[in-house]
Amino acid sequence: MKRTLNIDTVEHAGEEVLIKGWVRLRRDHGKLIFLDIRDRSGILQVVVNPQVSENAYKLASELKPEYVVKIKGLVKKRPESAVNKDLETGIVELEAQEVSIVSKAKTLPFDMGAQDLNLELPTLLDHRSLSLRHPKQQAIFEVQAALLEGFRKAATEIDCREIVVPTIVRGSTEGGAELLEVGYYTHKAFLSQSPQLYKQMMVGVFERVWTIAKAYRAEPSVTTRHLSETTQLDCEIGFIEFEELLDMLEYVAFAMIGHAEKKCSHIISQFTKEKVLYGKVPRITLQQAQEIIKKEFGRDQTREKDLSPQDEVDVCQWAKKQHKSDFVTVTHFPAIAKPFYTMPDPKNPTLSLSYDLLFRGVEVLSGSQRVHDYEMLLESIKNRELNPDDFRMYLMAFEYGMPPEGGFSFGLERVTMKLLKLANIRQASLFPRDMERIDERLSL
RNA sequence: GGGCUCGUAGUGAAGUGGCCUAUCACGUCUCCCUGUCACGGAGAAGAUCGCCGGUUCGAAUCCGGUCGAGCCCGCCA
Repeated sequence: MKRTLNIDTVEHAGEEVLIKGWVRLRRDHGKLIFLDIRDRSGILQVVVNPQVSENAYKLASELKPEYVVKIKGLVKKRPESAVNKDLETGIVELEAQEVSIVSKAKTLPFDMGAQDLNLELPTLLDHRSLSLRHPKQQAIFEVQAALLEGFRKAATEIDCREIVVPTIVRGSTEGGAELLEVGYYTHKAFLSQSPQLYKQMMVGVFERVWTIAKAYRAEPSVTTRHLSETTQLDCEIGFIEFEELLDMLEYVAFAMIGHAEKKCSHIISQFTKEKVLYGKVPRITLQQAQEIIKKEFGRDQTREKDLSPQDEVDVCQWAKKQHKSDFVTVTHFPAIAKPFYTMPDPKNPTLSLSYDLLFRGVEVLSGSQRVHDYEMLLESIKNRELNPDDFRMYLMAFEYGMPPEGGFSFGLERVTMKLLKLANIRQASLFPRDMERIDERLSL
């Protein structure tokens, strides 16, 4: 007999079906047992009555949470009074005729049957392969999948070509963040901090490219918004100027987040009742942002060369109030604070044609107009005391003709975190890596 | 790297000098239960209160150290 998914039983009232899944809960009423069975489509209630099948009843009374089972039975419409409207399958239930145990499970280390898992972060992560089975944990990654889908769609719509880039690199690409070292045969290599240089080279090939890439950063920081391994959603576009880049990134951000919000509205509302505000995104320079902070929040940050976490929160609060927007684009960061490939502002070369997109108080994207002139790029590398020889392959792309270009990069986990208002970025990564954890705690 | 806070059954919490022979909820085990849906009821087991040392007549509680965790700051394409 062919398997029917839980959600599809709704269409098969009055018919015999076979379902397969995990036991979420058993409610044992003595002479009547209710089972909640979970499969990839959702949860279905199974009723086991000894008067229907003595054998099924005997097996059902042995079932424990997370046992894998096959159950054959009759789909019955529930009486009006027994309908559960919190369950997608709540208008039907399965009357069990045959129950078989496919796989047993150990006693669970915590209660998986509750609406919320209610675990401390280390406990949640120590049991990741189990805790992810909880519907609310699964939900986070259903939203994340929708974000990825939305990004792919949007990147394709703006005519970018998908590429895949290496993550093993020879050296520091940009200075700044600490590199993770790997043994490479008899040599030393590093894990890439960013797909940046490769996607830029590919602008010389395809004009417009996008990639979803892993990035590795050995920052000695343990915070709620940093991971050692992150997922970046990148676009890089040729024949483009600064203002168009801003249009482009806001378009992709709206399309991506909008897609996820539309597709997963039901899930997202379990995490937060607040809808994303898509007002016209205010575009302000760093200097303007700092003036706003001084004026509206009374903190003088005007001498800083970047926004602090609190600054990001404040600017977003301002944008929400003044512009009904959950987003703010902050531009023109000091050139010195940005990597060598960032185009200085022709009107004021101490500033750069760079931008960050803030979403609900956190930087979720950064990017810039790039230096596309070979001589200028060489100069910029030297000015930062980097060795041009380390960038030969990269520089070659610019020696042989590169159009004006620029791009941007989203942090997938950060977007997921802010869309669902999660407290810690680790909840937005299936298997988060940080300074103290690779699956298991490194200190153990 | 700096600061603040925390570490109590499997899980999540209460208790912050003697009333602690450590409380509660969920989970686990036993029994009862034919309409529950985070079922209900009765009972049971499960904790050398992270670890080491100190103060005290007396420490889960105070102090020092240590290990671990969380948050904030710094750092951060």
